[in-house]
Amino acid sequence: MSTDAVARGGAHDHPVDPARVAAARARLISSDEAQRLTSLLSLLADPVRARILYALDTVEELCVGDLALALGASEDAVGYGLRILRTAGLVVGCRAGRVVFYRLTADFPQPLREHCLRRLVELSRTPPDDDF
Amino acid sequence: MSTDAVARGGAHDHPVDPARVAAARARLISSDEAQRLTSLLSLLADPVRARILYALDTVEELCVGDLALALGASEDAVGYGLRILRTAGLVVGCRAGRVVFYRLTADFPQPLREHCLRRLVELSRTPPDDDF
DNA sequence: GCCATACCTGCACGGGCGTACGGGTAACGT
DNA sequence: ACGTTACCCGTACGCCCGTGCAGGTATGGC
Repeated sequence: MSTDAVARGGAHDHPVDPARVAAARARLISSDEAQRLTSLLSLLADPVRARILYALDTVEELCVGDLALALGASEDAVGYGLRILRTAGLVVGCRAGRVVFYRLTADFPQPLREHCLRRLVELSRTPPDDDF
Repeated sequence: MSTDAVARGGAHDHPVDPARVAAARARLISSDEAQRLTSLLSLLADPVRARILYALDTVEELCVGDLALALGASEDAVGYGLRILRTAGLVVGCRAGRVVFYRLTADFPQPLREHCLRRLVELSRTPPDDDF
């Protein structure tokens, strides 16, 4: 009861392992940083968007209709996905006549491309057998 | 009209760039693979869960109350986050008296730990200035 | 000029996710 | 034994997200 409770009456003001708590606190990312990170990861955490990015990473450039065709998804879904990614600044579309070719932005976060798009895909190929 | 339409009447059955479409199709990950991948990424795409995993990666072991304390989050939120992660098989909790110490699973996907937890955090520290 | 195409926008609907709350169980202290 | 502590579970609520439909704009072909 010395420190005020965090929520729900009172968490427990006697840390069980104060050393670890302090250590975790010292090296932990802040809520803001976590917010930014997760909002970025959320962009990848959708089947359509993930496949869009993956496709654009492999073939450089693709227009909306062809993208929908390659993905086997509705043009609406792809259009929406592209809008999100475009708003986030991960892809850009340049108009060529009446078609719009999309590609990854020049300043696409390299770690994201390298680690998530290319490496993590391996995880999808070998089921992580989370549940047993 | 050769190929049947995907949705909404007819996307466009004249691919603008058939070569790229074929290439993308050949190397693209399937919907199922994407599903598995994104459901995994979704686990990271939440501030509480991301910070939980990050904390457990750094200090090895932590009980629920201390975790909530270190994160400055409500015990409910942490408890829910842990449940999700536990169900997914990313963390395990071993009971010691009336406290439950959580840690990352032994078979925690290494790419995930290495690339997302450790490398991607750098992205959160340097704002990706998506929008300009 | 006219019509079809390629894409975008706005709106409405359904579903799933995260949080807060109440209540429950097992363990420790006295 | 009794009360407290630490955690878990189930429920209810609110919110955001993704999809589909309808309509709009601009470009290219005839």
